Amino acid sequence: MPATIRDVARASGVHISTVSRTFSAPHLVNPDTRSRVLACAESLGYRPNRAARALITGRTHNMGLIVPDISNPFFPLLIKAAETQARQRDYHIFVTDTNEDPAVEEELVHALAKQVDGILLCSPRMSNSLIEQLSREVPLVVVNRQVAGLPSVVMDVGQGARLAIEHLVSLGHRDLALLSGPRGSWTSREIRRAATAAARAGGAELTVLGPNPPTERGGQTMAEQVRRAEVTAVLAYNDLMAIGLMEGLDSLGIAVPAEVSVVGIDDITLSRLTRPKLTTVANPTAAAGRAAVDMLLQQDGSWPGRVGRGATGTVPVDDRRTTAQVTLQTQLVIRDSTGPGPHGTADPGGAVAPFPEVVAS
Amino acid sequence: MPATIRDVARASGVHISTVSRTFSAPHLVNPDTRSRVLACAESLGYRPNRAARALITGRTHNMGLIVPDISNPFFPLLIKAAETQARQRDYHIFVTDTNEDPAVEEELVHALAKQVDGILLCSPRMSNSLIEQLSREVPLVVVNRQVAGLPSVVMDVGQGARLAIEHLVSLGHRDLALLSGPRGSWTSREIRRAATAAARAGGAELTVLGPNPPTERGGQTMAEQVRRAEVTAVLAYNDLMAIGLMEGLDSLGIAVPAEVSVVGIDDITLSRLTRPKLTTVANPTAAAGRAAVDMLLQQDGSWPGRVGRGATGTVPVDDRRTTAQVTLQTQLVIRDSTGPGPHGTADPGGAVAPFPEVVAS
DNA sequence: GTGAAAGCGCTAACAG
DNA sequence: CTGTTAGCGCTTTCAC
Repeated sequence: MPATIRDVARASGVHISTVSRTFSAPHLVNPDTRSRVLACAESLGYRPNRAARALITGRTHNMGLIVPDISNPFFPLLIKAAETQARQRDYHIFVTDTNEDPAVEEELVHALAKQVDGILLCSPRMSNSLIEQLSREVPLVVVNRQVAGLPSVVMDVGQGARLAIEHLVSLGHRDLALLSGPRGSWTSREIRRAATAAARAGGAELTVLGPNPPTERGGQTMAEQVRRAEVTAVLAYNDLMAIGLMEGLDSLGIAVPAEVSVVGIDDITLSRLTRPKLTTVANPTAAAGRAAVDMLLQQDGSWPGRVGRGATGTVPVDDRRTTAQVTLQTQLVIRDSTGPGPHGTADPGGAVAPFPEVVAS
Repeated sequence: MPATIRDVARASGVHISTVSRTFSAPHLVNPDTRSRVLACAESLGYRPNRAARALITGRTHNMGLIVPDISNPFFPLLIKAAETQARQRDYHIFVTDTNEDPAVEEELVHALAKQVDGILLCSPRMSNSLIEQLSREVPLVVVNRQVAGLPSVVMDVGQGARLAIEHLVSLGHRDLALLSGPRGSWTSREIRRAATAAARAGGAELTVLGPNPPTERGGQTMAEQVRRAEVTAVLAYNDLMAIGLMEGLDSLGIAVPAEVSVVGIDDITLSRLTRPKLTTVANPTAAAGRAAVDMLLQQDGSWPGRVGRGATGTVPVDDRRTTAQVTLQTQLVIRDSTGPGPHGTADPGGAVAPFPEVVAS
């Protein structure tokens, strides 16, 4: 049987409240008593029961992380970084996978609400209004999208898309295609907006093909349409689609990058391993995971929790939470899937600096 | 403020214990009362607080999943499957990454022990004795290794290695190498044992090269040694290493499979995407995740928990837990990284059946 | 600096 | 079938 606070109290000859203080407010207890208690606790293998503590403090020291698909290679690094960061802050993370189903996402927020101090939500599909509503039930940090009034962490995919298009234009491409992502995805919209603008600025034509599922298969099946579009370069919503597209082009006998250049977004591990190696926009997913955790913890300070005995908890009507929106820089990684286009080429150039992390607003 | 059981009781004019029963033992409450309570609960948005419930029942409805490295592509599918299965059983999973550090693993078991009903432990490095000791603190299911007396889920990598070696021998290879995995890994040991036996049975020579880190880099740096060993075929501890090896051989100007055949183990998504596509032994990782969850839940039945009011909790001295060891079948997937060897070739053959799940003992 | 007492939200004997 | 009562393990006023 696991030792309880009472066992420790008995063993060290003090009242349980003293033991409690020893762990939750050590400075309030006499150093001698403290060390005695600590010694007893140690020898009994005592660890405070966080669930019991949470019941009264209102802080569980847990958080939730909801992602649409763990097996999408974009996520593991984010999860890993978030988990590591959280653990350093003495938090544990419930990781949940929703299979891209918004209904499951909503249900999960409800289900987790009571057991966590907040949730990191990667939900490209859910409506803004639903997210806002859910955020009244439990602190939320949205990842990979922005929702007015809520803290969020996004990668600057707009900038990334612009870099990619500029790269292609500078290589002499004028007929470009964009394989867009899922309908309603914030990221996809941003990419499209930025890519369109960059293409116009560069005097190039951009055909948008999609929406598409954000998978390898989603890219593969688009090869035929890419051929028909008669473009010489393609930017894909993510690496998985870009890689699928390369596969598809390959079976059509179209050479990459000789006939068509391909650029992805994300820089998943896989993108270094394909032939040709994929040129892509690197997303700082690990940094995003860390940032999301820290933003949640920061927000947590201003959340009610429980307030002593009376606990006539009124939620802060005035929504004065720190509601920062973090934007992380992306970076173009030029590999082998992009080459000169029909309209002459300039030096692609572009020294690559390490990720600066930029906070906006 | 989230509604509590008391709010519901007040609203529906019954005692809180009736509300409690409505949720935890519906059959004990009058259908009319029940539906009234349910209606009130619904309209108040009431959800039972699991932490509070756990305090008294001893069941948290949470479980832990400890893996060495989430970003190793072997794990995401396992995590995803485990999470999905757990959620179907109304459980949530704490996912933790230990960065391959056994000290962290041990600490995590302690830290999670109180907040979960059990832990799925993927810890190739931890000692058996430590695992046994930890299993007295919290129910454990070990994954990818076997520990006497503990429930475990393993893939039949021995069988897999045998299939791989037989495949290579049948292709006419006689000089084989095995890139072994991390020192002390149960899986690596199994593979080595089975591969050695299969090579002997096939009249082939097997050189063991390693131990190696289970990463792409681990394989890449072995290319030189593979060349020196003058073998015509290599089996790698996992796909990541196999892929790294192919990279390494490529930079050495050694053609795969023309000069050297390469076989991996795992069948991660990536292995279909390299050139040449990797021949590999498919591991049913998703099935493993599901099986592990179910075994934990099954074991949980026989674990003490809390026992009514008195709760003079004595642990079952007699260790009569169901301690099944599940072994899941593997399957050879022949792609393009293996070809004829110098000693003539037979038809590789091998119809591929869907994974049967086999329970041993 | 420490003990006493109340109670977080809930469940589980036990009466009735 | 439902109400009463006694806590689960812990924190937090409030006295002393």
